[in-house]
Amino acid sequence: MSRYDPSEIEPKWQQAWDNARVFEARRDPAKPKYYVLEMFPYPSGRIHMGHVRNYTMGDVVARTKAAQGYSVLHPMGWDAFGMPAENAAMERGGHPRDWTEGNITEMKAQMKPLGLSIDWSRELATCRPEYYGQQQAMFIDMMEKGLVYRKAAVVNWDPVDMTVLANEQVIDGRGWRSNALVERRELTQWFFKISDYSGELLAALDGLKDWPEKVRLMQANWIGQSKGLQFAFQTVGAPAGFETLEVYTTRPDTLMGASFAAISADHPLAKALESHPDVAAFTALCRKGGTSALEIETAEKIGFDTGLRVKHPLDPSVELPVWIANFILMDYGTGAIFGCPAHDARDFEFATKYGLTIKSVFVAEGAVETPLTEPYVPMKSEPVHYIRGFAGPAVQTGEAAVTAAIAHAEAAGFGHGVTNYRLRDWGISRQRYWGCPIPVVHCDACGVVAEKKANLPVELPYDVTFDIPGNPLDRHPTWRNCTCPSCGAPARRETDTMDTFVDSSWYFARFTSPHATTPTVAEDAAYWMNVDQYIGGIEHAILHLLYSRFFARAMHKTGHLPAKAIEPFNALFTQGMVTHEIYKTTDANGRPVYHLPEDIIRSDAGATLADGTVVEVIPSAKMSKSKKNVVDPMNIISAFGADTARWFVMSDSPPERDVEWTASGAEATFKHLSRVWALSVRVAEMPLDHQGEGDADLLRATHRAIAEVTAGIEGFAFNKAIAKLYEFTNAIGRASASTIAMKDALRILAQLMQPMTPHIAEAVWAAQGGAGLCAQAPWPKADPALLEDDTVILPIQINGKRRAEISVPKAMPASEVEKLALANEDVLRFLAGQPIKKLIVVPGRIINVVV
RNA sequence: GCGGGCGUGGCGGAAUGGUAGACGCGACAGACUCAAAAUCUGUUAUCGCAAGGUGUGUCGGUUCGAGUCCGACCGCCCGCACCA
Repeated sequence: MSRYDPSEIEPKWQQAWDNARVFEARRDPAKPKYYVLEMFPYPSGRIHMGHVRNYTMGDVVARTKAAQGYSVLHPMGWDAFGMPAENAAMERGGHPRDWTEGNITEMKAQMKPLGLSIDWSRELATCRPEYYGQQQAMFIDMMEKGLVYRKAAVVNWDPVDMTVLANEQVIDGRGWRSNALVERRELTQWFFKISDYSGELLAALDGLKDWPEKVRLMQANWIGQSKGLQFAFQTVGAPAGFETLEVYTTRPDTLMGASFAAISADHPLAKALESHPDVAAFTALCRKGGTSALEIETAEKIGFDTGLRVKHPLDPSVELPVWIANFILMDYGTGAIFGCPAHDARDFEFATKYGLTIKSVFVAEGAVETPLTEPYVPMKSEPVHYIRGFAGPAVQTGEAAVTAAIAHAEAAGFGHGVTNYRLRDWGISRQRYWGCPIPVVHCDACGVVAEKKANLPVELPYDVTFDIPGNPLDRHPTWRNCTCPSCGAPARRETDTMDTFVDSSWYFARFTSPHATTPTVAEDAAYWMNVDQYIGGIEHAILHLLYSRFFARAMHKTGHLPAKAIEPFNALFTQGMVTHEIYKTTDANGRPVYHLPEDIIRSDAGATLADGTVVEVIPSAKMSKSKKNVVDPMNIISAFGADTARWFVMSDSPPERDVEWTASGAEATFKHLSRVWALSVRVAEMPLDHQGEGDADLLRATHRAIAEVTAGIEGFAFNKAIAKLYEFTNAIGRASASTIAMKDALRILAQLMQPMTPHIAEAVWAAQGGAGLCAQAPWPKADPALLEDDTVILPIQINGKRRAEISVPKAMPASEVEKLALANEDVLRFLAGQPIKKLIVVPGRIINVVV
């Protein structure tokens, strides 16, 4: 044994784990199971530090649980469909499949050196027929259960990627991937009926105790439940079939303030009126409106008075005008509203612009009615005085008034309470090649027919080209032409493929039986589900996690998952990013120029380039190629080893927060591991019969370390666990104990380090005479008797300020402690004879004297 | 606008309502060296020679005791946003 050389020990121990097949997950009825999963990566071709941090966290959990006696499932796969593969094919030629498979090979080769405890025999890639064929089978099952439908819909069209985006994929009016301004188009699309589960997906959030509160809130807001009244206006002068107009409101208590009704430009009534050219022109104008955040925010409210009237439900002698307005959404509520300008900011703006009546329904308690210059919209929980109420007492909260108004409407028979959700159905059609084909066939005689399961998978044809924009499947005659599974006549395949979020909505279930010829296998799913600990980025707080929750329910309904798995992730942890400083200079034209970390010379004065140019240092930002602040894990592994990379990304910052990668931090980690190595070498060379007087102290330090490191890992406080490992290492280094005791302590140190730095742990374990593999050694248990010292040091406060301390036996009764404290000379000096008003003794913690 | 989170040394961060700053980085000093690197030892919130004082964004409150709990404010970050 000589110097710490990761390049020598890391491959060696990885080989040893492989040979012993340590990480293969096996169903073992004798053991409790534990399923650890990190969000699977997109095979971009390169791993980055974020991956290292994400997978190391999962690995720490997996290795700890395995040592604690669990049967652990810790798999890895590839979220392999999606646009980058097609973009690469378009830009560089080649084929998406070859590009993707090549990237998978490369990335796997980069992940292997990290020494993760992954069961690679379960590896899957969503782009392989073995996987997506099962997805198609489930799609057909979902069709049968009424969870899939087709409809013409106004969709978000990404003009750059030439595809449809889900609402969730439109961020600030731009495509989430292309960043192009999204347009509105009407297309026939495939949808999953996630809205059937709105209420359940919302209600079940309460049960997800081990999810971050933040994620639950984000999902709750996204589902967006509202309770209100739906009722019908009687229309006056409307075309046949529109004798009534259904509207929805969450503020039925303001009905007496109604001054107009408004419908969406996409409302059937608006379409019926389009025979009039002015109406047609106006609705066309509304539809043209962009969906970018900027446009929406600055969009002026525009309206068109149809000339129609509706009768007020509480007073048929009052008639309200019906307007078409651009701010009414067709796919929320009924696509029609009544406007109460006095108590709604949008309605106020609209009424002001078009000179409509503004009539108060309520005023603040004790106030009198005055003409409004702005809408009065108090919190619903605030009591107000109803001057034009029609249900409940004159003074009540908005909430109470809404409830009373709904009850009144139901009793009077003109409306009923309705719960609405913001969540829309999930549009999954994509006009792309590199995705899972939707397994249906269009037949002139039979219509839209599901492909026979026997004919699955509907495989993507390999012979396609990407020289023209659009979907290559559309122009592939031999693939597209097929026979109808129902009547056998010539028919055409559906050429839309599925949103890649479908692929990632069930991979966690597939890992339980990744090579089965059905989507899942009942016994495997029953044994391994649920995921006990899921780890990934906060950026998936809504989309991926909500879709997965829906899919788990759909899989249960179609018989592919047990009832217990409808909430598939028992615990969720969202980890922070790995960040790095950005080094910037400015070119002659004032444009920013970014520099690689290795080109920077840091000194006390700041940062410069090799030629002395002063560089601006922008602190801690997400690693990005364009900012040149990316640190390649492969460079770190070759310079310092995987253990250093793993240890560093887990140290310093709490795992949910961002961690800044610094060169000095990485070096410091390497130095620490080298010290552990040197310590192990030193102890290995000690004569076996060497005695020392520090054995008892070292044993105490050891058991404290076991308790604290275990608590740190189990509480997802890896940074604290690492801090305790530093302390423990220093304690061993300083100890003057017998060789036997030193070896014992080092073996425990190896075990406690093993989840973070598995390779050096194995080496130390072996050097100190550990039996078998450290990775398979049972996790050490702390002896409670060794965690407490016999004597404790108690600080003494006088009036809350620390003035002295005494050392007392732990078991000393409070009355004895009081006497000792009051006899302490520092205490006497500070008391200076003042009478004691109160004396507080918190056993084992503190003494406070109040004068 | 609505919802949520966070403010602690030069830096990352510790702290079941009980000694604020664990652990690490950086810095400084010393040892070793012809010298440097590496390594090792020590110091390192702040004012003060000391005794002691002051310190967790600001102001107030609860408490024997507040970084922690409560209220108001300031600042930063995140999510949603014409959802009736």
